[in-house]
Amino acid sequence: MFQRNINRRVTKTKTKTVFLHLCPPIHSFFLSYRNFTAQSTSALDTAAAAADIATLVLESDPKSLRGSLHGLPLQFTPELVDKVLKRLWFHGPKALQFFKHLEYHPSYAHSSSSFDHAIDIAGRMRDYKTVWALVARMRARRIGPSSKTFAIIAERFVGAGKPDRAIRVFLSMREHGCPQDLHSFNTILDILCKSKRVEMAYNHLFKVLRGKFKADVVSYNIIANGWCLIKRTPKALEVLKEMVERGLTPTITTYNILLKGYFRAGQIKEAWEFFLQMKKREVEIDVVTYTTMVHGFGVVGEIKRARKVFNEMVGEGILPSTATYNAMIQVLCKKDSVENAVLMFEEMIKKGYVPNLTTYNVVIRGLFHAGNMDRAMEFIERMKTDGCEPNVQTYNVAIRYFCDAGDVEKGLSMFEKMGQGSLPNLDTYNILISAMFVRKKSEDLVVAGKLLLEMIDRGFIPRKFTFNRVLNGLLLTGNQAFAKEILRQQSKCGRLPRQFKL
DNA sequence: GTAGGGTTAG
Repeated sequence: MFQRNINRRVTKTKTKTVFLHLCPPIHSFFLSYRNFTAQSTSALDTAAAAADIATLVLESDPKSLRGSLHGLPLQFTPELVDKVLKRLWFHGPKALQFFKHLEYHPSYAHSSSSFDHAIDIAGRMRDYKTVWALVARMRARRIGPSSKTFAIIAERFVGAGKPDRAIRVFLSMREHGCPQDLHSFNTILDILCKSKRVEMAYNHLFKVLRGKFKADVVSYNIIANGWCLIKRTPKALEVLKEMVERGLTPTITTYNILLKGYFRAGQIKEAWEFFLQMKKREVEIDVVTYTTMVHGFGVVGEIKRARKVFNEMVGEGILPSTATYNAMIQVLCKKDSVENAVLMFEEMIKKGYVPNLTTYNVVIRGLFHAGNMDRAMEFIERMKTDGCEPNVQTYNVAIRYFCDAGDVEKGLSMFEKMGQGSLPNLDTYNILISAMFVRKKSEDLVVAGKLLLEMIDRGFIPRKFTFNRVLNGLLLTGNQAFAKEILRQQSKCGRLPRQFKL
C-alpha cells in the first residue's frame, strides 16, 4: 500500500536514465535500474521500500529532504533503515544526511545497529568528528556504544593506516561506558593481525594485557596466525610453544594455522612433515587440513600430490567440502588445464555438491584466462540459471579480460550490466579507466574522465597516478575544460600534485 | 565482529 505512495513521490522528480559515456552529467547508473513493481512478501517489501527511499534521498533537494522523509506514509523500522544505509554505502554524505534527518523523526528512534552502520560510513569517509559525535549520541540514548561499535571504529582506523589510534580506541572503551572482556580483546588483536600488524598487537597489547584478560586458545591462535600472515612461521611456532607452557592445549585450528603458514612461506617440505606429524599424533585431522594441503600443493604446481591428498581424504572418512573442490579446481586452472578443471566441476555436480559463487568465479576466470571468452560467458549465464548471481569479482574478471583482449566495447557493456548485488568497486574503476588508454581515442579519454568523477562520487579515492594519467590524456586531446574540472576534484581529494595550484 | 581452508593481475 505505502509502496505506491513512495513511488508516486519519487517518480515526480525527473529520472535520468544514463549510460555514462553518452550524456553528462554523471549520474549513478543504478538509478536506471529502479524497480517499481509491487512485491508480495514482506522481506521483498522492505528491500523495495529501501531502494525507493535511497533513490528519494539521492534525488531530493537537501533542504526539502527532511520534510519528504517525515512525510512518508510508512513506519520506519531498524531493518528498513539499515537497508537504506547499505544502499547509500557509496554515497556517504547522503547516507549520513538521511540518518540525521531520521533522528528528528516524530515517531521513530534509531536502533543501535543503525548507529553502527552510520559510524562505519563516517569512519570510511575518515570523518572522525562525526564518528565520535555519533558514539556520544548512542550513549546519551543508552543504546550503546557496544563492543561491536568499537570493533568497527578500530577497523576503520586500521584501514586508514592508523593502527595506534585503533589501539587507543580499544583502551578507551570503558571511558565511553563500554566494558571490555576477552571477546573484545581478541577482536582488537585479530583486527591488528589481519592487517599485518602482529608486531604491534603482540608487543603493545597481547604482552601487556594477556594476564588481565586471561588470554585463551583463541587469543594465541590469532597471534600465531598473525605471524603466519607475514610469513614468519618460526615466530608462530614460538607462540605455540608459549601457549603449551601456559597450560593451554592447541586445537586443530592451531595446527591448521601453522600448516597454512608453512605453505604461505613457501616451506613445502616443512608443511608436508608437519602434516605427517599431525597424522601421527592424536590430532583429529579435518576437512580444513586437507583443503589446505590440496591448495598448498597445487599452487606450487604439485598437481599429482594435490590429487593424491584429495583422493586420500575420502579413504580417511573425511568428505571434501565445496571449498576443497574450489581449491582443486583453481589449481587445475592455474597449473594444469581448464579442461581438467571443468571436468572436476562436472564431477562435483555429479556427486551432488552445489557450486557456490567462488566455484563459478574460479572456473570463469580460468576460461577467460585460457582465451575461451565464449565458454566463460556461457558459464556466467549458467550460474544465473542456477540461481547464483554474478558478483563484482565475476564482472571485474570479464571486464579485465575483454579489455585486455582489445574489446573495450564488450568491457564497457559488461560494466553497464552491473547492478544491485554487484556494484562496481575500486578495482572495477581502475580496470576500466586503464582500458580507456589502449585505443588512444579522444572519446575514450572523456569516458575515463567521467568514470573518474563517478568513482569519486561513490566515495572511492583514485590514486594520484590515476588522476595524473587522466589529466594528461585530456590535456593532450584538447579537453582543457574537462581537465580543469578533474583538477578541481583532485584538489578536493587531497591528491593534488605539488606543481599544481588552483 | 573471538581463531583455521576455497575468488584478486603475468
